[in-house]
Amino acid sequence: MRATELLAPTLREAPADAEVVSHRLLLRAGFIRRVAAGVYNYLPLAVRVIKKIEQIIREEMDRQGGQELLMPILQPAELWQESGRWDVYGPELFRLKDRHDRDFALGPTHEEIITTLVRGEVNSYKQLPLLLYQIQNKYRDERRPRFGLMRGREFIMKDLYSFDRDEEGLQISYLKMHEAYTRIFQRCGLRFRPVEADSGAIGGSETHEFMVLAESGEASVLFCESGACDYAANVERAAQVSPPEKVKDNLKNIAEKETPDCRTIEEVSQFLGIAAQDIIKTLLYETEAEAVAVLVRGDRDVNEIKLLNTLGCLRVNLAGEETIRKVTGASRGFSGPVGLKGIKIIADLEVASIINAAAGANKDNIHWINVNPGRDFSIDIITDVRMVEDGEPCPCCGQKLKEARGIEVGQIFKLGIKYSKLLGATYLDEGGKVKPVIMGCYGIGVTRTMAAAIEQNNDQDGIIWPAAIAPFHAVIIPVNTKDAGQTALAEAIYARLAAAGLETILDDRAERAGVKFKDADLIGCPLRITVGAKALTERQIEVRVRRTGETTMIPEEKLESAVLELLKEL
RNA sequence: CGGGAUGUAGCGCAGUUUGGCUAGCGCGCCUGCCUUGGGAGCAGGAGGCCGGGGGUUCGAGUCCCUCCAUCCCGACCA
Repeated sequence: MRATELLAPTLREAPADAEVVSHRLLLRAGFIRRVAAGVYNYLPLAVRVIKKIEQIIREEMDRQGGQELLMPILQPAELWQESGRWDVYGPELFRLKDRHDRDFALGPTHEEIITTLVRGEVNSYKQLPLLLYQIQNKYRDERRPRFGLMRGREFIMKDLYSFDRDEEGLQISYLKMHEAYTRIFQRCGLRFRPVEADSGAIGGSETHEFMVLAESGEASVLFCESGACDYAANVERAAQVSPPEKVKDNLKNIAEKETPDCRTIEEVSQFLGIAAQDIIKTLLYETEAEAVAVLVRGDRDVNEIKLLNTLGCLRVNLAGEETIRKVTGASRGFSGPVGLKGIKIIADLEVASIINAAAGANKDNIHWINVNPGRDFSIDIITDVRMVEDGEPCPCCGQKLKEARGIEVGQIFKLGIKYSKLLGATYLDEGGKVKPVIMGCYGIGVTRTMAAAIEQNNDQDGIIWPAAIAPFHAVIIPVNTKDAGQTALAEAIYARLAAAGLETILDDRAERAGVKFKDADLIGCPLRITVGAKALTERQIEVRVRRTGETTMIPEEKLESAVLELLKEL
C-alpha cells in the first residue's frame, strides 16, 4: 500500500472528548471516526486490524470444530417475546418498527435466533454436538457509551453457541472454547487472564471472563500471586476465605454510648476509639420484593452481586432515607441489628464471628458497644456478602490475592437449557426420549479487543501493534522523495518485501522525513525501514523496531530474511 | 435516569462576563518558492447557519426561553 493512496488521516491533536488512550490513538492515528455516540466509522487501517483479529478467531474456532454461519442483525420481536427477553432486556435493546408497524429489534446477541434455527433443523442426538459461530455487528443501546471502541452501541463480536446432548458434552465444548480463547488472545499478543465470573440471574452455571490486564479496565479482578495456583476471579465473584472461629469468651456487657453526629464508620471509629473492623456496618437494601438489612464489618464493603445471588432477587438498591427511618426508627448512620424487627438480617461471615463490636442503636446519636451476635441479635442468613480486597488470602491456596484492572474481551458461559426450554429446541436420544439441547454461549468483542490491544501496547509516540494484528508489518520511508536513488531503492524494497509475503506501507508522500517518522510511530507498525542517503552509498538498510526503538543495519540482500526474523519476536 | 460541564473552520482553542462595524488565533488544507534523518521557513489563499428553533433589541456568537448533541461523575449493565 502506498501512503499517497491510503486514507489514514492522522491528527496532531486528539479531539478533546477522547478520554482513554486507545480512543485518542485510534482517532489520532486515523483508524476511526465518530458517527454518533458509541458508533464509529472504521477506516482502512482499522479494518485491516479487525480482519486480522477475526482471522485468528476463525482459525481457532474452526480448529475446535466450529462452523461459521451468519445470522441477521434485524430480528423480529416475536422471537424475543417467545424467550421473554422482549420485556426483560429493557431499554438496552434497540427496537424499531417496519412499515407495517411490526416490532423488530437490532440483535444485541443471538441466542433467540440460533436456538430457533437449531429447533427447526436438529432433531436427533446424531446431529449433536454442534458448534456454530458468527462474526457480526451487535447493537446495545448503552446508557453511557464511552471510551471509544471500548463500550460502543454498535460493535463487532464473535459469538459461538454450543449444542450438546448432556452436561458432559457441554463440559467438553466449554473446555474447547476455553482453550480456543486462550490461544486466540495469546496469538493476538495480549497479556490476559481467564477469571471466574458471576453467572448472574441466568443460573448457577459456570462462566469465565477473559480479561486483558490494563489500568483503564472497567472490571476489577483478583488473582493469586503464588505461581503454583491459578485462581483468578472477577471481584464480583471472588470468594472470601472463611474467617477463623473466635473463642466466644470475654463477652462484655452491652452498653449504649452517645455518638453525636457520628454517621460514618470513620466518625464512629474516631469518636469511640474503636477500630473499624470492630464495628458492625448495617446497610439497608431494597429489592423488588422487600427490604433487608446487610451486616458487614466496618472496614468492608457489601458485594451487591453476592447479595443479589443470596436473595435470588432481580435487583437490589441501597434504601433511601425514608425507608431507613421506617424500618429502624432512626436516621441514616445509626442503623444496627440489635432490636431490629420485621426485616431479614443477612450477615457476612466475618460479622458472625465478631466479638464485642460497636453498632448503631436505631436511635439518633446513639451506638451500642460490646454487641455480640447470637447473644444480642439473631441473624437470618450468614454468608459471604462482601467484597474481597487486595492482599487477602486466596480461597484456593491461602497465598495473597492481588487486585488488577481488566478489560473484558471475552466470556464463555454454560447456558444449560434456559433457551432450549423456552424456545423448544429438543432432540430425540437413543431411547427415543425428547430432551432439551444443552447450550453454551461464547463471545469475543472483536472491536473491543482491538482497543484493548492499544491500551496495553502504546507509548508517548503512539500505538505499538503486536505483529500478529498490526495493520501492516512495516512502513518503508524514503527520507527524501526528491532523491531519485532513494525513491527507486524504496520502491525496490517495497516490491521485494511484497514478494516475500510481507505487508508494508510505502510512505511515498512528498513530506519531510520528520512528518513521516511521526506518523509511522503514531500508526505503530512493528517495523520501520528507513531509506536515506547512507542506504544508497553503503547498501545497508536501516530497520527500526517500533517497540524498542532499536535500529539495526541489514545488508541489502538479506533484508527479507532479517525482517521475517525480527517479526517473529514481535 | 440524577448531578456537573461544553457546543465558534477538519482538529485544538480565544471572543460571551460588560450586546456594537467585516468573528479571530494555532495546527491542518490549497498554490508558489525553499527545505528534506524527528510534526521546517517565507509569501499568497480557501474554509463559519458561532449546535437548532423561538424571543428581547435599532443591533445577538454574546442576553432570555426552549430543544438537541457531546463529555465527565454517579446510578445501571452482558
